[in-house]
Amino acid sequence: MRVQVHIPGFDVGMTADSGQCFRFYNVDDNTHQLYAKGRQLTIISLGNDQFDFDCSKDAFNAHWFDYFDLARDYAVLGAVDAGEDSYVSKAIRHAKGIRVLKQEPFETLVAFIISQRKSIPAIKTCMEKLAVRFGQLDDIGFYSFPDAKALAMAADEDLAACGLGYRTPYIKQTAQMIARGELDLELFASLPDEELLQQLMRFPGVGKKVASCVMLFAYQRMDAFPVDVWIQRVLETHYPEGFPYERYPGVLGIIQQNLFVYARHEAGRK
DNA sequence: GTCCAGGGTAAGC
DNA sequence: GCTTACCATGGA
Repeated sequence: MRVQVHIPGFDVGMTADSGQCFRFYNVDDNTHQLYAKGRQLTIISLGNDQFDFDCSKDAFNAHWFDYFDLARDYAVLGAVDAGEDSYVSKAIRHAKGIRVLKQEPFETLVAFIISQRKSIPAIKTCMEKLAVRFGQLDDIGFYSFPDAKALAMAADEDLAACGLGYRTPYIKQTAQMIARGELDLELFASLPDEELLQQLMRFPGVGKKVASCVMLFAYQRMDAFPVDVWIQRVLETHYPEGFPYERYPGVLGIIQQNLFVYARHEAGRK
């Protein structure tokens, strides 16, 4: 089954490669494969903002509409008044086409606990190894990402074999807290931003940066502004007097993502 | 071989 | 409150 969708300005490849998700692959220039929400999706970019999703209309409405944040008009970014803020303007222009995904909270939490002091390719390797070792294999040969129970009862050596290094106990304990019902990621969705931040930081290995990434990439908190080494560099180099956060309410997180991709692009890292 | 990666923690002030 | 040493691994 296939669904053809019109998504203005959407760039699948740039989104897949933007460092917010880690099981979204380039097959060729116009074909991308995504593994998320316990299923596989192939997207073909047809040109003229048309996209072919290999799923049913029901599946599209139930899963992928929200996942790709399709209710939001990203054209508003082009109309953002950046004033004298030329670096943000350039970042928005360059990273046009990226959408901020609404990913699964548990998978996103695990991914960004792993992300500390790791490169994006290394994170992808870890996530794939976790899926193959602890996920469920479906009839078309694809592994889902494991749930909290599966990781909670995993042996430390099996987790470590996925390349987690010193983060192994972070992942194990986080999975156990969730499997036990000590903290409920579903309930987190109703919390206001500041409270959500505090709750996420109760997990071991989660500080402000990782929590901000989970807020932005799983809970659609568009004012979250994760500061990693790249954003830190941008702030030091281009905003020595301070970043004008108040100028971008409601789209701050999207702008952060654009800055991240643009800064890496400028440095020759795609 | 060297350097760095979407940082967090605990110990020390 | 604020610095600092240390953390395990893989990709470039």
